[in-house]
Amino acid sequence: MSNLKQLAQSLGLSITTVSRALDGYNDVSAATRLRVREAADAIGYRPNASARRLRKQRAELVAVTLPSEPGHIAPPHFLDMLSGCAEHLAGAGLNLVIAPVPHGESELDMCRRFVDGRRVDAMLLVRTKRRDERVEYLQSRGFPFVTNGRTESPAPHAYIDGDGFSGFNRATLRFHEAGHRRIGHIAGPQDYYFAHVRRQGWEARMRECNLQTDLYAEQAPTEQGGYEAALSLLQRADRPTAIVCSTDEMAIGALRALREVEGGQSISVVGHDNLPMGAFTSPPLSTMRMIGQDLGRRFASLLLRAIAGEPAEVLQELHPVEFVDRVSHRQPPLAA
Amino acid sequence: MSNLKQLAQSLGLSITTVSRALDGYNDVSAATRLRVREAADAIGYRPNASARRLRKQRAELVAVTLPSEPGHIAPPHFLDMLSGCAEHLAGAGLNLVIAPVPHGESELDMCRRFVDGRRVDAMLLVRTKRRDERVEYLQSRGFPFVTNGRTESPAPHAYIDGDGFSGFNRATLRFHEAGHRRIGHIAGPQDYYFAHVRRQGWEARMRECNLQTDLYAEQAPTEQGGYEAALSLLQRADRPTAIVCSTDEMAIGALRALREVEGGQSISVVGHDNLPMGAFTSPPLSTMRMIGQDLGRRFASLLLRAIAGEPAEVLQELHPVEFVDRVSHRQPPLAA
DNA sequence: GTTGACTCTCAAAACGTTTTGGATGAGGTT
DNA sequence: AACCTCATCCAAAACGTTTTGAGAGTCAAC
Repeated sequence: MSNLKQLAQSLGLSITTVSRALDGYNDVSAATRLRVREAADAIGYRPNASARRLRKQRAELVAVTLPSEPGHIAPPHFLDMLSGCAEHLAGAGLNLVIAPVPHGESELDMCRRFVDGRRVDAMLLVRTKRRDERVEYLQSRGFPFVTNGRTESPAPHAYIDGDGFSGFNRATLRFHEAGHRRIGHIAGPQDYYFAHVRRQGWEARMRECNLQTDLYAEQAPTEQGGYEAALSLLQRADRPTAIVCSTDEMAIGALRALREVEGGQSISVVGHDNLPMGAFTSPPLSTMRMIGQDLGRRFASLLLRAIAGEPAEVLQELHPVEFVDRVSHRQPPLAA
Repeated sequence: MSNLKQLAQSLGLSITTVSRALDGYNDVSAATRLRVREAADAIGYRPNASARRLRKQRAELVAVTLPSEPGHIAPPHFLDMLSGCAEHLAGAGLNLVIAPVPHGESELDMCRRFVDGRRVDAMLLVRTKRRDERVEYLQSRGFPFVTNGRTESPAPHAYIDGDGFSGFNRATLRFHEAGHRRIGHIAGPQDYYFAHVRRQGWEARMRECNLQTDLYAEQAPTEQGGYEAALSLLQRADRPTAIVCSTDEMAIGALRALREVEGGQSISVVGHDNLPMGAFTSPPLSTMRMIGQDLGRRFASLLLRAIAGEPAEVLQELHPVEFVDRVSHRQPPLAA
C-alpha cells in the first residue's frame, strides 16, 4: 500500500533521500535520517521486495530440492536442518524455498527453471548421485550451489557430507573384533554417492580381513527395500551373523525380516542416520550418525559464501561419523 | 543473461510482440508466434522472475511458518505435507518458502515482514492458538492465509483441521466401554487450539459418564512434558487406569514414565498424530489421526482459492479423526 | 473514394526500488 | 572576488517484464 514515493511526498523529500536515509547512508543529515525513519516506522513502511530484487539483481531466495521418491533424506532431523538453514539465511535477507520435483519433471529441469528464470541466488541439493546431472549443469552455468553429499564430479563443488566410508569401515571392524566372520551388507542404489561410499567402507574392511565380500544385497533405500534385502541374505546357506545396513530405514526393514524368519533377533544389525524411531525399535537400533551440530547454520553459511563467490575448494566439509551404541549390534557371532 | 530485449532484437521484433507471443496471445500471428517460441527455446529464455513479479504485483510466493519451539507440528508427515503443498503450488507458478521464526522475533513480526514487504501472496500458519495474533493481524490486513488448525477468532478464516473434539470424545468413550472409570488426560498448553479442543473432547465425555475430570495434567507438548505429566498422575492415590494423551510425543513420554514407575505397562495409553515411531514403541502406541489424503494438495488448493479472493467461509475443512488400533490402549481397567 | 472491421505490430508507461552523477548552498581559503 | 571543500539533497536512469493504447496495413462493403 505504502511506497517510497508516498513516504517521500508526505515528508517533502525526494525518493532518493528517503531511500538513502532508510539504508543508513551518511550523505543524508542525521536530523533528516531520524525524521525519515520515524515516519517510516509510523506507517510501517517496508520496501517492496520484488522491486528491490529487480533493481539489485538478486532474488533473495535459495531453493532446496526435495526428492519426490521416498526413502533416505540423509540427516536425522531433516526438517530441523532446513529450519535452521532458513533461519540463518533469513538473517542475511534470504528466504529458503522448498522445491519438490514436480510430477513428470526431472530434477534437472527443475534446476533449470530456477536458474534460468533467476528465481534464486543459489541452490541446495540433497541426495547426490555419483554422477549428478544437476551438479554438472550448475557447474556449467557457474551458478552457486551447495550439496548435501559428495559426487564424483571432476570439478570441485561445495558440499557437506559425512565420512560414510570410515563409518562403515569401522562398524565392520567392530563386528570383526566381536568375532563375526560373515558380515553382510544391505546397500542402497549404487548410483547414490552415499550408498556407494558406505558399501566401499564395508568392502574395504572385509578385504582387509580376508573375508568374503559377496554377502551383499542391494535394494531401494526404504524399509521395504531393507526387508527384502535381509530376506535374500537370510535364505543363503552362509547367512551372515551380522549385517551393516546403508540406512536406518533399511535396517528397520531388516529387523522386521529377522523377526519374521527367526521369530526373534539372532543377527546383529547396525544402520546409519540415527533416525529418532531407531531408539524405539526392538531391539533398539544401533546406528551411526554424522557428527556436527547446527547443520542448518553450516549449510546457510556455505550457501552465503558460495553466493559471495568463494571458490568451491574452501567450501567443503567432511564430517566424521560416530557409532550410536544401542542394542541391535550385540548378538554374538555364533547365534545364527 | 538473456532477456526479452536481446531476444526481440535478434528476431527483429519489438519487445511487446515477443512477450505476447510467448504468453500465447492471439493478437500475434501464428507464424510469428512459432518463430518466437523456437528462438526462445533455442537460447533457453525464461522471463526474469523478479521483473515479472514487480510488474504483475504478485510475489509468486507463499510462506509457511515453522514454529521454533519443539514439539507437535500436527500432521504425521509434516515434511511430506509441505512437499506436496509446494508441488501443487508450483503447478500454479507459486513457490513455497519456509519461514522459521528467527531468534528474538515474534511470529507476528515475521508475518509483518512478509506481508508489509509484499514478499508473499499468502501465508500458511501452523500450530494455531485459540487467540492467535497472527490470524488477527492477517485478518485486519485482509491478507490471504490458511491455517492448519482452528482458532477462536470471531471472524471466519480458512483452515484445515482434524476434529479433535470428537476424536478424544470417542477415545474416552472407548475406554469407558472397556470398563475404565478413572480415565486421565495429559494435555498440551491450553492456549493452543488443538490442545484445548482435545481436552474438551475428553472432558465432555467424562462429564457425560459422571466421571471425575480432575485426572488431568498439563505440560509442554513434548516427550519430556508427557513424561512429567504421567509421573504426576501416577503418584496420585486415585491414579488413572487409562490415559488419553494430547499428542503422540506426550504419549511416548508417558509410556517411558510407566516403564520406570511400574516396570512395565499396566495402564492404557492412547496418543494422537500417528507418528511413524509410534509403531515401534513398546507396547506399540495406539493413536488417532486425521483422515484425509494428500493433505498438501488440499492446503495448496485452499491457498490458491484464498489468493483468488474466495471468502473464508467456503475455505474451511474439518476432517474426521480415526482411531489407530495398536496395543497400548488394551490394558484392562483393573490392572492399575 | 471513403468507411469500417480486422489483423498484426509496436512505442511507451508502469511496477517500486537502488544507484549514478550531479546540483545547491554554506563556509572557509587564497 | 574567485576558488575549493563539504554537507546535504535530488532528478533521472536502470533493472526486465506486462499491459495499454494506438498505428499501419489489408480487405471488403458501401
